[in-house]
Formats: sequence, C-alpha cells, structure tokens
Amino acid sequence: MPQPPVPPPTAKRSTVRRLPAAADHWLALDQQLCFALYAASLAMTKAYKPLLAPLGLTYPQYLVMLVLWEGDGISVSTLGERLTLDSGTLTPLLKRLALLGLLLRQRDTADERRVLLQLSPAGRQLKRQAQAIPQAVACATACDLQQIQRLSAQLTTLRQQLNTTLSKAAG
Amino acid sequence: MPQPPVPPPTAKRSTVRRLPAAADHWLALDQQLCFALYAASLAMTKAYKPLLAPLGLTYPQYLVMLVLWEGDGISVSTLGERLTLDSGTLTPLLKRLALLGLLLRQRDTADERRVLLQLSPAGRQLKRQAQAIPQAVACATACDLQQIQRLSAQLTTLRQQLNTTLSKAAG
DNA sequence: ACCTTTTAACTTGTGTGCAATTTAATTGTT
DNA sequence: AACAATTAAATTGCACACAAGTTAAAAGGT
Repeated sequence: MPQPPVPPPTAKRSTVRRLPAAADHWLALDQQLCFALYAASLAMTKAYKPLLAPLGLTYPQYLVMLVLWEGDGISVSTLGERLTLDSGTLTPLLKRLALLGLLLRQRDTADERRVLLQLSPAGRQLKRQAQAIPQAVACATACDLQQIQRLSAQLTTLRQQLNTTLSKAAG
Repeated sequence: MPQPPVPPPTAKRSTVRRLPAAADHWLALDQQLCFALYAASLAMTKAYKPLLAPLGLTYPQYLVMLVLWEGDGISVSTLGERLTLDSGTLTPLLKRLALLGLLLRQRDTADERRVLLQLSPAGRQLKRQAQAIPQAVACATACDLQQIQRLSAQLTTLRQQLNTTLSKAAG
C-alpha cells in the first residue's frame, strides 16, 4: 500500500469541521491519475471530432471501423473483446453503421446465435479517407513517435493491470 | 509531421483491393494512443465503480465531489472549467447530487445568472468515507506513487497540448 | 432423446458528454 | 436611459457506456 510522501507530523486529526490540507492531499483532484486519464480521454475525443466529421463517423464508430479494417467477418463479441465494449453498447452503434451503408450484419449460418460483421464496399473505401487521420492527431499531440508509443504502452499496461485486479475482485 | 519508422521500399500502392500491411500500420488499433487512452479510461471507471457504490456515487459525480471538497460555494461554470465539462453535462448531474442531499444549488444574489454550489452537511460528511478510495485505486494500478505521478503529469501535458491545438484550430 | 447450462445478441433503463438552442441577467455602448 | 452584445444556466436531441433482464441457439450431461 503506497504511503503519502512525508506526512507532516503536525497533521493530527483535529476537532475542526474541515480537515487540514495535509489530510486532503490524497483527495486533491490534480493528484488523481483517474482525472488526468478522464480529462485526457475527453480531450482526445474532441480532437478527433473535426477529423472524423468529413467521414461522418463518431469516435467510437471510428474505433469499430479500425478493427474491421484490420479484418472483417468477425462476430459482435469478438469486436467487443477487442474494444472492451459489450453488445449493449455495440448493437445500436453497429445498426447505425449499417444504416450508413458501411457494413452488413448477418447471422452466422453455422451458429445462429452469432452476428457476423462484413464491410460493404463503401466501408472499405472509407479507409482511404481515414489514412491521413493518425498523423494529423500525432501532430496535434506535439509528441514524437517514440513518446506516443511509450505513453500508449504505459496506458495499455495500466489497463491490463486494472482489469486483472477487477477480475480477481469479481472472482 | 512524424514519419513511419523505416517505411519498406516495397510498400508501393498496388491495384489490389486490400493495401499491404505496411500501409495499414498507422491505422492499426494497437498503434493508436487514442485507443490506449480510451480503453484505460473506461477500465479506470470500472475500477472505481465498486469503490464508489457504498457512497452512492457515479464516477463523474465523484469528480464533482472532489472539486467541492476542495472548496464549495463555486459556480457551475467554475466547476465546469475545473472538470472540462459544460453545463449541459453538469446541470442534470448536479440536480441528482442535490436530490441525494449532498449539495444545494442556489442562485447567486449578486449575479442572478450564476448558480452557486454549497455542500450540505451530508456532502461534507461523505468526504470521510472517500478518504480510503485513492489508495485503494493506487493499489489496483499496481504502480508506485512516482509512476502514478509521472503518468498523470504526462497525461495532463497531453491534454493541455490537445486543447491548445484545438483552440488554435477553432480560432 | 430430454433437459439443464451456457453462450450470443438484443432490449430496457439510467447516467453521462456534447452540440445547438433558449432564457434570463449583466455589461457595454451610445 | 435605451439597446445591442455578452454571459451563465438550462433545455433539447443524439450517441455512447453499462447493468440487468430477455430471447434464442448451441453445448453438455443423463
């Protein structure tokens, strides 16, 4: 269990309503990794918005397309594992993409429980328009490729650790 | 503009439907900082859920309480600047917190446009229950304090850079 | 073959996020 | 003082996220 850095010896519990600043340290918003993550993620989504607008995609829809451009014909649950999203999120989102004519949702004849996702020609075409996006975002971050990759790796490790801890707590 | 690392000289545009793997590199999901950020942020929210359930708070509600525990009596817009959220998000959220009896929303008599947020005794009390959360999350990340602070700082820098780029693009 | 269990997707309901608009109050200008 | 411009919240509409429950199909045990 991590300990606060040099807890001042004068920071004993007082009878006053408001605790002294030292006791608040752990609850300070700017000390929280969770908030840094939350705010950075929202900022990233906003940064993508003007870039995705010409493609007619929202940010989560773009993530779905990234997965399908890597390889389509996968099931909803496989897509969900890739993006860590469940069918409750994906089903309506995929219906919208199908309505846009970017993909087809069809039951697997080998296993009628599953729905397979096939890119339409338009969905495949859209990939060309998306080619310029990653580098435009890289520019917006003002980070070099190495910094981006290092930060991505750290975040992936963090996510895996959080998921591991979570599944332990659940099981 | 960042360049791909050692673009293979054989990766010239072909007439085949699917581009060769080298051209796809920039669109690979696992290469994307945006996805690392997105997935880590969702995982963090899930990690908080069981910790916040006893307090009866959602994760964004917890962030609002963190700000108010630092100092209440602020306006909705001041809170919004702190959390990078607008009144469209905050107004219904704050109404729920008021309904829970954790805070009071009252018009500023000096400027009737503004709504000031005051913690109730129950809202102030809740802080004690929240004291244990940050360290529990730190444990779940399996990172030491220095790693957490370093990652937080990087993410804050990233967010500021994205926001700077965005406001430049808008203006 | 029958029946229980598991699995995959869908549905429903709640709570964010955010763009766009509306309402009301304040500020600025003349 | 009168009026335009600005500001702060609230409202409306849309799109996620996710828990919980439903439906249908497949797998497993007897």
